[in-house]
Amino acid sequence: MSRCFVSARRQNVPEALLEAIGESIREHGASALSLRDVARRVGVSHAAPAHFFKNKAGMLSAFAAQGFRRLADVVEDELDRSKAVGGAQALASIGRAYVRFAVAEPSQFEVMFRLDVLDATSSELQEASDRAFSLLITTIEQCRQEGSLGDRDEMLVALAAWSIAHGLASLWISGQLEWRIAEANIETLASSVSQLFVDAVLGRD
Amino acid sequence: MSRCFVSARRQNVPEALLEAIGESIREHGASALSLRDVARRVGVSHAAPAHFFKNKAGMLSAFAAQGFRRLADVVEDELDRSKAVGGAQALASIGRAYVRFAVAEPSQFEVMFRLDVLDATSSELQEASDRAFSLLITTIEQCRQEGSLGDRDEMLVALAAWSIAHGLASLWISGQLEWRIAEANIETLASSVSQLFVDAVLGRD
DNA sequence: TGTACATCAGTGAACGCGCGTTCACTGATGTAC
DNA sequence: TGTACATCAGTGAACGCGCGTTCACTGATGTAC
Repeated sequence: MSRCFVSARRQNVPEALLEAIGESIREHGASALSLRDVARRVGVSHAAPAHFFKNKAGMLSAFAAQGFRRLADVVEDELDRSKAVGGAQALASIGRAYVRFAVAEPSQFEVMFRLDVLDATSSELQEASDRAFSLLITTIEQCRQEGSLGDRDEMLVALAAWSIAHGLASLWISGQLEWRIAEANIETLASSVSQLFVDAVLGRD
Repeated sequence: MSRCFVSARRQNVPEALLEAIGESIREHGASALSLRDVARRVGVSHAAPAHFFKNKAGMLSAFAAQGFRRLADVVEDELDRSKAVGGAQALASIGRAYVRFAVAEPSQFEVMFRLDVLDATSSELQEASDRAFSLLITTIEQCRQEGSLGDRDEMLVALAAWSIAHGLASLWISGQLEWRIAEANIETLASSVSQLFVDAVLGRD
């Protein structure tokens, strides 16, 4: 019996494993995640994940890195779409895209920021998160060049922008908002909060 | 041999167990937390935690509820101290206190927002988090009465304020900031970000 | 002052389980000659 | 066209372990009479 043939029909195994991590976390929570369950979902022996990712931390780091790459992709798309409208609106777009990604892939988003479970030395992970971060920095730089930053410190604005989007996404995912905020549509909330921030910090229009 | 006598000398056992949770998470991460390790730290049988908290989720919920109570205490103290200076500065104080609490007790802060590991039906937990949330709402209400809110929606400002403080705290704890932001003193960052937010959203002074 | 009883904090043994890692292996595929 | 060899994806059995929960129990304390 050829297992290789079966898995060739299925698809790239490491890729399928990463996909299964999301499923597993969605069903049983991040703290219950196990190599064996992930392997089971893909229909592969429980030793397979370690074969490709070295160990559990390695697998989760690959998953987190993929998350940062996806986040960067989503943000880039959004930036392309709002290229013409200036830095301030581009910043609002990033906020919206950030929250949209987090809410669409809460399991991945969660793992991306749980360093206790990751291999902190993974260069794949660092590169991926750097790429995402640099998109924010570039946009703030654009704001500065357009003069909408006033005398504010660039890094501080970047940090505030990241914080507000990250906080909104985290609070939503943790379930703290649904029963506290009447308008419980996260897309709308993300738009409103991003716009509030940009209007207030960078000046209206 | 009287175990009861020993533990009477030590102190209230449930309290000691809650304390030990923080220690354990600090050392091994939240995902490695076990009832048995917590019991070991207190010097009590591994069945003791279940005796007091029913099960693991119950124990963590009690820990999270304690966290919300502590957070509310810290925020209340800060509000008392800045009572005279008006709603805007009170709001900045809340932000600083929120981040200070989160950074001082990262293990507890983390558990407070990991609902996948908590007993969501715990009324102790809900009451504690409601109390903390209401402090924010009251302060925003004060801002509205002082007219510093302009035509902004109260709930939206509350959400934005919570998000920015929560995001900053989470990003710091996750280790994303230390090597990205040159000024890596979290107290200073929290002050600057809070002040930026309040100045921008509520108008300078 | 003494006895009987209820309460309850905490024990410790037992359960069955799923876990991560290791390792020698199989068998398919591609390449060199 | 055929053979020999290296590579590597994936297996499956075995390991030792720590876990959460259950349960009958002990023994100290407080209360009622």
